Amino acid sequence: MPELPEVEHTRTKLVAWGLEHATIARVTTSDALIVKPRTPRAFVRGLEGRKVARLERKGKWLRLLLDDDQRLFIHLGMTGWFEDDAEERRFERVRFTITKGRRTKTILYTDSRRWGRMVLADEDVRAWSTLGPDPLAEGIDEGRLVARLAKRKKQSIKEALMDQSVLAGVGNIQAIEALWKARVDPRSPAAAVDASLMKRIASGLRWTIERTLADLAENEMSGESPFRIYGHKGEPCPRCRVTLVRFDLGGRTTTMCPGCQLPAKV
DNA sequence: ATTATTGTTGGTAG
DNA sequence: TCTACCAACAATAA
Repeated sequence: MPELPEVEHTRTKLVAWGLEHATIARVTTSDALIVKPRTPRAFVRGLEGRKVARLERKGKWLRLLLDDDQRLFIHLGMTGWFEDDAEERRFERVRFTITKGRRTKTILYTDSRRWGRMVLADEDVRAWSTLGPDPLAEGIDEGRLVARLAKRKKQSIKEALMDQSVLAGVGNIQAIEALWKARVDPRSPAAAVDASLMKRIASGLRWTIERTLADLAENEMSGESPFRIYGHKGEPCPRCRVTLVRFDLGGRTTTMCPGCQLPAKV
């Protein structure tokens, strides 16, 4: 379930389970797609016995710094999820046993669709080092963003927000919710968004990220959808009551309110 | 059977 | 190097 808020929530969970400063005693996997090195045995061998020095997040990626200077990069793909001390799960792909002093804990990774990745490397992978600023950790510099998007005359503002090198961690849902909050038509050309509009979008992003995070802390995915318009096509806009519509934009389904989300003009 | 899915990457072309 | 576009990846749930 991974956009920035879900991944941040995952990091919080992993920290709460004591992964930081713990020793990875045992790793079990047979999944040669998710794991890299592709040979599960090599992956396991590289991890077992290592101590986790630090657990970081940037955008939708997690980075574990290990005591031998290797790094484990984790991306949850579309359906990746961590649980602790759980029984064998239907879509279980990787299982870690960690120890800290006398305490032992099991952390398992499930991923039905198998788009998640766990990459063990001795330096930063491209996907990590090309990430733009993280809106939650580093804040949003509206002026820099406007300048960055000035040449994107064909690309929509929504696609631009989802470009991980522009902002790290914004995905389909957070982009939809933020643009609704900012009252901006997601199809507006990125280059047409000026500083004052970008301010509204930035505050929309902060708003949806904080809300989603708070909902995760409270409900851990159960309960009803915390989203205001994502997944609500055909229902009235919570703000202006006009019926919400859904369409394809750059290959991703997009929900918007045709009543109160206005196009940015060049 | 059909449709939709909260993501990234690698290729091509300009 | 940057922008733009597209197909591919895998496997489910409704």
